[in-house]
Amino acid sequence: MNLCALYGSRKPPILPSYIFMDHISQTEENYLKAIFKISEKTGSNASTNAIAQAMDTTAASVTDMIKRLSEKALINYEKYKGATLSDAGQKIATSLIRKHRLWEVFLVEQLQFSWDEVHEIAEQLEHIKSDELVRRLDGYLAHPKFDPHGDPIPDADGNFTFRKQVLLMDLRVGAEGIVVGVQDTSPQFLQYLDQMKLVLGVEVKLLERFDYDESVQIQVGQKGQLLTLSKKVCQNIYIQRLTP
Amino acid sequence: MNLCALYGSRKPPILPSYIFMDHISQTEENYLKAIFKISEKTGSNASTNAIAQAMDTTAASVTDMIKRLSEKALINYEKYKGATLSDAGQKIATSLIRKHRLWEVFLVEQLQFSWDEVHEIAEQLEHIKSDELVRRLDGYLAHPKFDPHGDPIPDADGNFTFRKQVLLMDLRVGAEGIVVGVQDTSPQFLQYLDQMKLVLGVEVKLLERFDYDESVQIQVGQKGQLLTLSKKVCQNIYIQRLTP
DNA sequence: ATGCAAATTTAGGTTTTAATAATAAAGAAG
DNA sequence: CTTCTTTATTATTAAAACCTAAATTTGCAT
Repeated sequence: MNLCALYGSRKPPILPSYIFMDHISQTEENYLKAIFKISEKTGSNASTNAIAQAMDTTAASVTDMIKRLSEKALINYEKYKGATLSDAGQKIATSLIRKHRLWEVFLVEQLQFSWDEVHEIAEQLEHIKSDELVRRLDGYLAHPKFDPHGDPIPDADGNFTFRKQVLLMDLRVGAEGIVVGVQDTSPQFLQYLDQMKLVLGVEVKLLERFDYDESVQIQVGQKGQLLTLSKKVCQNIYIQRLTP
Repeated sequence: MNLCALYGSRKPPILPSYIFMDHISQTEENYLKAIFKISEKTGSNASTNAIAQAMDTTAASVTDMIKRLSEKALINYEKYKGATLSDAGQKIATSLIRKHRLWEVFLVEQLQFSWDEVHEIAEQLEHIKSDELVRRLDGYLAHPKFDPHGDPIPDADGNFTFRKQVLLMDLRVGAEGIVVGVQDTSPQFLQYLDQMKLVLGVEVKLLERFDYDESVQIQVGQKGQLLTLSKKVCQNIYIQRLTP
């Protein structure tokens, strides 16, 4: 969320505002998504500060918005205790994530975008409102279960397919596995992976671990070349184990 | 634009607002599109009232917005004289129409929507900001020149492909032609046409004209069945002549 | 236990968009 | 050329989403 963030339209009270209680603005949607992600990551309530950081805004603005979301019963909120999503809020957040990831699949598989270019565009497309569109897009793409970064796409009811995956950092020496996802989705990191030919689906084997700086040496593919990866890189690549 | 119109986000002054002079909100975009369409239809300046009607808002709100668009040099405006688009405004308006119609082609041809369902969704999709996306979508759809309603899709520079077409009402008795477009794109009208099997590309021949109520009898297809159409219907169907 | 720093909320103000009501200008009709 | 109607403009108010600065609350450390 930067200076180029979208200014949107506001269509206001011809009728008294309580009629619009069920309308959710794009900004409100983005807050719900942020709260979802923070709760998911930390496993508990999303604090005001954490939300402010995620939304690139001030804590005061967040408190303001949190009150309105709470009035609309989209979140559960107690002063000074942070926020969690209500069932209604959860539904909206997972729907946004579903749309975001489906559009990413479309952009990469159909329009040939590379995986580091699609996030910003999907950030806009996720706000398009049409259940029928999402249903048809899902069918058009043959009901994908994972997006181009390996993240699971929730179904229409908000259920995620989980995959037992570990960080490359947590593999033992000698273990083999398949690259199935990334933790960091910044273009910088994704471009680095592309250069190293570490794309989704590729097989890797951990050859050696250097205690000095916690870097590791891996082999890419069956008879592929050797690579040395830093600790930071290993913390951001998800692997599905092939050996125990 | 009705009660369900989108409320959007506003991302404001980290930096002083004159930095954002080049940013155009969705509402501003919609105004530009409305002015374009009114100017196109009437052939002259778009009046405040005409814009208010098109945007489903009040004349006062329009005056307000017109001032801002004028300050941003997107329209030419003199008090009490209505508005016309500047070059910059024209560019934005045609870009919106281009995006709208490309997305309509995508929705109908790829996602199998019917032509009466796509307008509202395209109305949202046209605001997605990414030149690269538009370029790739255009290529993906094989550079279509007309949308599912037969309206021309402007190229990246805003140039329209024109087609010499006449209203069905203006055909002479005995004349033959192909249905290439519609004037009225309301779902009601499009569904009526679907029922009558009057889809784009179908061949029609005008058999008789009844002066009493200005209705006509036509033949659909080479050996197709006969139809009687009201004056109102004939005013809303575009035909490409096959006979002079 | 209490005292201080960090986190959070309140208070008061701005900007964008649009609504209402009241005023002013333009154009038509006598 | 004045009056009337239509059209357009100003003025004021409202709501959403944000800000800064000041006041609170919480939690942890001594």
